[in-house]
Amino acid sequence: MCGRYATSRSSDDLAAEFEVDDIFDGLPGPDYNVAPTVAVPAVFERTSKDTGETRRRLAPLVWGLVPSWSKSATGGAKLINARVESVAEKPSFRRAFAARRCLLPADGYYEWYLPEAARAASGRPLPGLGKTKKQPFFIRRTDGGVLAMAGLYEIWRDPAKDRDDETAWLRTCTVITTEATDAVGHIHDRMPMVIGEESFDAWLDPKQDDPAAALELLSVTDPAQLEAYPVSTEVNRVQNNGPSLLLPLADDEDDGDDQAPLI
DNA sequence: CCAGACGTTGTT
DNA sequence: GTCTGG
DNA sequence: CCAGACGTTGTT
DNA sequence: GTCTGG
Repeated sequence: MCGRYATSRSSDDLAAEFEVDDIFDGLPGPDYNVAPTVAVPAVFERTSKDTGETRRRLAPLVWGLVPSWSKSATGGAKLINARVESVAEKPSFRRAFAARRCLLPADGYYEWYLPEAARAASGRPLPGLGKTKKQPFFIRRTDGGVLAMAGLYEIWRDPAKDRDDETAWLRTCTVITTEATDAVGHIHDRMPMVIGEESFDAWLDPKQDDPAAALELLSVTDPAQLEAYPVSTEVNRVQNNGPSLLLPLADDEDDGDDQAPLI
């Protein structure tokens, strides 16, 4: 799945990478420990009612989708993932899937695994965490490129506030997950759905509102080439942040190789 | 008809 | 909002 | 996803 | 154990 990730690229870099037309206010700075409920940079398109022009935005969305019909904004924090197998039918997601698709740029994401399985997966000893404390891993593209995670967004209005009050509108998002490929399937059976550059336009086009076509696009998408390596449990606390969270965990055994092997 | 749900993940 | 269950 | 909290009483 | 907050 995807319950924590890193997104550290600058707004300018992301705008160039995703060929964005407009950069919005309120974008968060580099975040190496993105947790549900925080604002993340997102790429999506909106069509002007007046001119009919579609423009691509880089704008903040809050992670944890709140459907438009929700009675309150709290509780949406649970909807951080949507399964690709059912996203077109589930009441919480189908409307967004048809009309409000987005891309969530990430450096990579974190995955926690029980120590025994983590040792088996990484094929090496790992620091003693006991039997129950999980070992975090960071998973990224093997080519070091931006991970364009497929997402959906919703706009929820606080009924207690006026329509022209900007704070009345809450824009939230969720990450679509799919079956993990072999490379990272050892770590976890789910992973985020990743969109290739060649499919950005079709995925983001809000005029393309046929769910079957969006599903077809995902089914022909090549699975991303990913690699995973263990990192420090520092990432467990959402208060901890910074590039050091991405550092490969040093090998427990002193065999002269202090770079952790990738798996 | 009204009431109530509407999601994902983990898994000793 | 829209569907399912009673 | 993990960390941290987890409560009651009064009541025009 | 289960929910909320980040």
